[in-house]
Amino acid sequence: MKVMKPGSPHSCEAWQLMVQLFFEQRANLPPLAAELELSPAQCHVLHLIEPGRPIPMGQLAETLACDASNVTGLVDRLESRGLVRRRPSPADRRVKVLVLTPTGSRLRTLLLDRMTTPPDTLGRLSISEQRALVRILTRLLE
Amino acid sequence: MKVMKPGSPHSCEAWQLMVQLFFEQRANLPPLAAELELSPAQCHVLHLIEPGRPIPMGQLAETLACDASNVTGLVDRLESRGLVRRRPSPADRRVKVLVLTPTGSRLRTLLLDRMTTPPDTLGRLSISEQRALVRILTRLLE
DNA sequence: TCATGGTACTTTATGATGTCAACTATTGAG
DNA sequence: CTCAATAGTTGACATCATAAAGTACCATGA
Repeated sequence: MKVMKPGSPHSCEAWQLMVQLFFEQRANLPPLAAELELSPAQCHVLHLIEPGRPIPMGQLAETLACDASNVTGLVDRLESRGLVRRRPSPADRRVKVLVLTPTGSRLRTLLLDRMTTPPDTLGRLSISEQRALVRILTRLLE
Repeated sequence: MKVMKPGSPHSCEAWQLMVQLFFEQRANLPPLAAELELSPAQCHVLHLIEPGRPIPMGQLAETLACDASNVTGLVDRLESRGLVRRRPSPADRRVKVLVLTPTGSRLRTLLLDRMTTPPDTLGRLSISEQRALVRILTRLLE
C-alpha cells in the first residue's frame, strides 16, 4: 500500500531540489574550510558563536545535534588555536560560555565572507526572482 | 579599502539565507542517518550511487571532494554491510565501479524518502510560491 | 541544614572520517 | 619496450563523534 508524503506535490519537489543543493554544498565546504586551516565542524562552530553573544557549551551541543563530549574536544582545539575562550557563567558555575577572541572574530568574518559569496548560477536569476527567493527563504527560516 | 562582493545585493542576501539553511540541515542529518544505522558520510555516498548507474570510485572521490583513500574506507564499510559491491570495469582494469546491492537500493530509497520529506515551514508557503521556488532551485542546479 | 537527584561539562575508550605519503597494478604515449 | 601517469589500496596519524563513567554544581524538599 502506498503511503502519501505530507505536503503538496510542489513542496515535495521543492524539497528534493533543496536536498540536492545541500549535498552539493556539503561537498564544497571541506576545500573552503581548508583554505582557512579549519575543519567543516570547526566552521560550523565558528558560525554559531556570534561576536559579543556568548553561548553555553550545552546549547552548542544541542544546536549541532551532537554529544556534549564532542563539543569539549572541538572547543579544546579552537581554544588551543586562540580562536575561542571558555568563560565561567556568573549565573551558574556549572556552565561555561564561549566567546570569540579578536582573532577568532576576524577569522569568522573571513569565513562567512567566503561562504556567502553566491555561486554564478544565482547571478543568472532575474532581480525579481532573486527578491522572490529572499522572501521565500526568509519564511522557510521562520 | 572596501572590496565589493560579486553579484547583486539581492543575490548576496539570498545566498546568506541559503547558507543559514545549509547549516540547519547539516545539524539534522546525523539523527536522520542514525535511524538507518548510517553515518552522514555514508548517506552522501549512498545518495550518489544511483541504482543501475555504476560509478567509478575515483569519480566518487571527486564529487565528495575528498581523498581517494577515504573512499576506500567508506566503501569497505558499506560493502561489509552488503549495501554496495565493487565491480571491475571492463574498459579499464585499474578502475572499480560501485553498484548498489538490492539491500543497498532499498536502503537508499528509504533514505531519500526521509530526507526529502519537506519541513513544516515549506507547507506554509502558498502554492504559487512553492512553484516559484521549484523553478528557481531548478535553475540554481542548472 | 543537608541529603538527594538532576544538570553541565570532562575524561576515557573506541570506532569512523579524513589526509598524506608510499605502494601495486594497469594504462597509454613515445 | 620503457616510462610517466592514473586508479585504487595501505599504513600512519589527526580529527570527529559516541557512549559510559566521573566531577562539580544546582535545586528541591525533608
